Amino acid sequence: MAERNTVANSGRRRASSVEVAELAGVSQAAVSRVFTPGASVSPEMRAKVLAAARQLGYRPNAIARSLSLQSSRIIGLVMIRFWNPFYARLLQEFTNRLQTLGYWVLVLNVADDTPLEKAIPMALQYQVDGLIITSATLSSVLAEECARVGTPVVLFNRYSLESSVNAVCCDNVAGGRMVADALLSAGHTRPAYITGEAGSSTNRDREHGYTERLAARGVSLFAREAGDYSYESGYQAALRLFDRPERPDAVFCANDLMALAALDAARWHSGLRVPEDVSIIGFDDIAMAAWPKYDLTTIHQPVNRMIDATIEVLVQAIQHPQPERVVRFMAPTLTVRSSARVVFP
Amino acid sequence: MAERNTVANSGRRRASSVEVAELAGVSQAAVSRVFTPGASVSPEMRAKVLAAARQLGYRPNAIARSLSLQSSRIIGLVMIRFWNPFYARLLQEFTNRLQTLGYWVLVLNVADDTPLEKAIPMALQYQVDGLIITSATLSSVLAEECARVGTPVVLFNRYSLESSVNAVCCDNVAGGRMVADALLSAGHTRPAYITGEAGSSTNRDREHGYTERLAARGVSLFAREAGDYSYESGYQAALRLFDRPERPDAVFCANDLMALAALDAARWHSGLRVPEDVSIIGFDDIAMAAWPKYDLTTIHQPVNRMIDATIEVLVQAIQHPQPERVVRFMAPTLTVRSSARVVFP
DNA sequence: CTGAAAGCGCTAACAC
DNA sequence: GTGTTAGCGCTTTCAG
Repeated sequence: MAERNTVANSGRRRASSVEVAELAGVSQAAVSRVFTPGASVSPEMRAKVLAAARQLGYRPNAIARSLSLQSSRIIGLVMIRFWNPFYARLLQEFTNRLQTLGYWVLVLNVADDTPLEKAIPMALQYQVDGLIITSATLSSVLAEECARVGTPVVLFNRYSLESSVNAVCCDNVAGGRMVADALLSAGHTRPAYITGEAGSSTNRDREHGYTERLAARGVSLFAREAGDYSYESGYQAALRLFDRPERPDAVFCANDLMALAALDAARWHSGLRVPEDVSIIGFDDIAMAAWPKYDLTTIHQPVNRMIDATIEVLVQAIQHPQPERVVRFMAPTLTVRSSARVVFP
Repeated sequence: MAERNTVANSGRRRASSVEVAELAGVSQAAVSRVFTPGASVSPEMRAKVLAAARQLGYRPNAIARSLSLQSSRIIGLVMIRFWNPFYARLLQEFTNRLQTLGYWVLVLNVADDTPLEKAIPMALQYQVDGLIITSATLSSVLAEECARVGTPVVLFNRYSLESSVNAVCCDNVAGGRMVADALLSAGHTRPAYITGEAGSSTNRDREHGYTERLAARGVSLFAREAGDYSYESGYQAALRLFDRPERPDAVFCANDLMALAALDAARWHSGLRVPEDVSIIGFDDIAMAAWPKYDLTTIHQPVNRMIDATIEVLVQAIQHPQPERVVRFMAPTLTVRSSARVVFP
């Protein structure tokens, strides 16, 4: 404890602003100012300090700064389903754009052993400036906790029914409706659905929009099989659908990955022609949907705009805390390719 | 500055250990002890403190703790190519396993506007306890900087020729050799190669092992087309290969994504039968390689073991700093599926 | 423009 | 077992 920075351990320690100040023969505050963007320092002072800093390999300690400023410039990003290209892309875009805004991203992998109930408090302990949640929706308890400590939260692609938290999401219900309309107008009569993960709000809304519109036009859902958003589950669900005595003539899948699986199952396992024998439609418009061999008709989510909006809402909330919540729904569009016979107004 | 925690602003501020201590009528240190795993506190003390903490919604401030402990329990993960399933999986696994070890992951998206030269210093400023790098290799300047401040680094799937930094990687050269052997033994005579991103060490090593072994067995590379690891680039490269007057009878692709593209290009665009007309082999063994319609023969990287090793090396280095570097090469294996005619000893 | 000094919230000796 | 005290490295009034 006595020794501070002897030759022996100097190699392992980072130089602090105090040491730079000593070497430069100025006050520690001066060093701080030199490394603070808007501060006023004379050119000579700046030069002296920078020289000393360079010599010592000094870098400001962001942790100490965070403590002092009560702001970490770290955003917590709660993620799930990394294996899904849709989410992988989100991560890519979020980190990239936040970085250019000077924020850093702490990824919270929410899974069985780190549920949201544990991850959120941890993030709050790390004093994240804001939180983006792409997984489940926030319980009111958790939302309340974030609100209490003043940490803004934005839900991505889901919204909360029970608590007042910001959200930016694709209008999944409308997407489901569009599929129903496109399919019915093209004359399909036996529409099926392969679900996403049970209990997910995205799945609930897509299915709701789909079946509701089918019903409104006098057609009832012909068949429904459970999936969990993974390729494998989609493949199995599709097989169950195609092995029926009477087959559906259209299959709407809760996401693209399962739609690709259904396509493969139809062609490879069941020997069906797509879209002649069966139309297949997905949701997300991931990059793979455009691969020539798939050419999947799907509901396109305006991901870039959704991400921009999310960041905008978050940064806004960080800079100017407001009591009201913001919920933004963005309209999806139908990307017509060759995997389905559709007629779209 | 005078008011500390009036009713007016109490809603926005987090309770500190001092406040908890006051409410509980104990010292601030006592509060700290209650929230420190191994500390000795009497049951009554613990109860009193926890009650006060609950009442105030207190959570220890991890930033302050980090400053005090000189350890953030944050690991910096330098990533690229998020759209590549192989990398997406890495992210998933790394965050998951590090979280269970009590570490949190700060993702550094290395791209054009945030090159490694900028990202690493930033991470160091945030006092990360360690750094995992999955993108380019570290320049000696950067490696030196990390060493100076005592932050351990582990390169994932690349190793440094110029500086002494830890690394865990798949033996890419051996993988390339295995492909050459498997192909040649099955009688192929016109082996081609589709490259990964120019300048990447993974590509360099895979190609080197492949061509070197081909040459050793008296066969020279029949054709070589440039890709950049993306599906699109692989598709285009494959087309160029198949449009030649004389076609290759085997194509080794630097990664799976391009191999899948080559497969699609062969069947769909060029009307070739796989593997009768042309054998296609990839590298990575991503989940998609096992999809029934692709059924890609590929070099399997022992990803889980590589990740375990990486974390092991990193944690070891964090806990017991050592001067020597550790470099671990893990042997890949050939996963035989139906996209190539191979004979493997 | 510059320096002195008071925090930011927590940990860790060191006494008692 | 508990309280006191001295930092961790930085920012920011407040004087000068």
